[in-house]
Amino acid sequence: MLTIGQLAAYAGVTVRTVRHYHAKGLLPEPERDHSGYRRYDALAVAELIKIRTLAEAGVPLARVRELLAAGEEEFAAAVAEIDRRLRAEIRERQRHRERIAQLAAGDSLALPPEAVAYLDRLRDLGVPERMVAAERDSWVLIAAQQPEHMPLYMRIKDRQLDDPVSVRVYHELDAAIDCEPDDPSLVALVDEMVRQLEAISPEEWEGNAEIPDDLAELLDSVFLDSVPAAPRILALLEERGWTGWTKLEPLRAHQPAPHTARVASRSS
Amino acid sequence: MLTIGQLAAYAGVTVRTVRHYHAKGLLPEPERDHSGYRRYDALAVAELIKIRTLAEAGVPLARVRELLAAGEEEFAAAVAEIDRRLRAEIRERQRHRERIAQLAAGDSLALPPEAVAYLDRLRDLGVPERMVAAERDSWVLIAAQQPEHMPLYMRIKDRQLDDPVSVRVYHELDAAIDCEPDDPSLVALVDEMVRQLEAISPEEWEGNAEIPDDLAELLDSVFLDSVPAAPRILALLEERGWTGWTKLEPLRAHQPAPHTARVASRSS
DNA sequence: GCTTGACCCTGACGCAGCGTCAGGGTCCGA
DNA sequence: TCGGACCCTGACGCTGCGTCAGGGTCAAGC
Repeated sequence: MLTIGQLAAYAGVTVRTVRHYHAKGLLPEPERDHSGYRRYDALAVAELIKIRTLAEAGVPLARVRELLAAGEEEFAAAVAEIDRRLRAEIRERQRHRERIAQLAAGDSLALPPEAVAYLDRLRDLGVPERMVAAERDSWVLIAAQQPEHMPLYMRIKDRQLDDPVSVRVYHELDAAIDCEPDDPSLVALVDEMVRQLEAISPEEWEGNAEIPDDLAELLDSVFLDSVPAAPRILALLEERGWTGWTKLEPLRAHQPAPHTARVASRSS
Repeated sequence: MLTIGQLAAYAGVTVRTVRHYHAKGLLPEPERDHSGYRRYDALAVAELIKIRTLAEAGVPLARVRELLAAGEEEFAAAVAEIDRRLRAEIRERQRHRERIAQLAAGDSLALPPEAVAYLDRLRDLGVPERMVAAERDSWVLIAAQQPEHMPLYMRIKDRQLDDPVSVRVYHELDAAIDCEPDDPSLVALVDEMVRQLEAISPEEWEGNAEIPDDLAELLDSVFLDSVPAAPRILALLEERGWTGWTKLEPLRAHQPAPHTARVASRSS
């Protein structure tokens, strides 16, 4: 006959753990000796090891209790389920390894150097600081979610700046931030944007890694919340066959377009 | 500017989580607007994602706080450490997968069929139930720790029973359980045992998977605790050049022996 | 102007799976 | 008979949030 300490030692757990399992009804309370000590037989060791095997595999104790009482069939199904979970957890850790490796590799700043250079160039081109800050915030969000795509995005944006017309759009957008939704100058602004969009050749967008829809949605909502004229701008764009903002794309009905989405100049 | 809900959505966490990080000092409390709502900038998103990346990799929040304040060097060292832990956890899950697979494969009884058959044969040979029960308990412990070695152990034990002398030892051991330590019949018993041990050819033990030392130690201590004459028996065995009980082996000085340990007939 | 629903606020308790006292009693060897 | 290693119960502590409770706020629609 074993004491609780011996039982625990056999199974490689602490005495506290054994008592916890009694309290939770996982392991039946054994007989007591004349002075109230618990006394176990060898079968208790087998039971305890079985419980630990499940618990260490991450099965919640409440579930372990169910499984101990379950039939062979349910048990086998549960084991299959546990195995699935373990495999999923392994894959998860592997992803986490990659993620923290990226964390260490990046200088752990909010923006990669290309993005900083791009924002500096905006300032040099006379784009108002308010617009630059808005751009920065958007790119911070994108960089946080997709650091690996930033170099591509920045190459695209940088080339956009080679066209003086796009720079003018920034200034107009800046002015538009304070516009009432019915301001007539918005029409001219949107016309300009559309002209630019249509000038982009599909080849230029080859390999454009798409911004995920949910991210685009969030960025759009920031734009909508912070710029009073935003709904009007989007409406005018739709009239001209373009939908969305972060991820501007041609309306299908209007003009059959390449499948790739387009990264627009952004502001929030 | 973002509300707490938007911030949480960007980073893929709950609002509660963000507040928790404020309370724990992981994320600085931002400005409040006129009605007391928290207002965040985009940099907070980057910070929050960094925190989540670490937390999801299993870093305790208190440690995350340290790392956020740490220099590049310490951070890199910590990341290496985290990576080691993740790899260890992956290996751990792989072991757990094997363990639960065994759990499902075994009929989840305390003893495999070979062991049950062996115990039944003991009964058939007239070994007293008390001895059979003691044997069973020992094998339950061994089976719990080393299910994969049970077939081998049982083959060995089964062959032992082919020799009528070993059966007699069981009866004598049964009598010995109640003996006082100075009972003279113990001497004859031990002599018999030694004769048997020396009759075992080394080849018979080829591939004998060793019982781990700690398990043997525990089994020995059960024997010592439950049989008053145990210390005397062990002493007599040592006089004759054998040490241990669960894992009986020749004393080196006395007789240079094969390296393989020997599984003795056991009782507790 | 009023309601409705979706937000926001603080504070506090709940959960798993034990670790860790606290404040006792027990057992065993020297 | 003493000391140290066990055993007992009961209760609080820890992490990382989930989940009320009991409020205020804001925008939209009627």
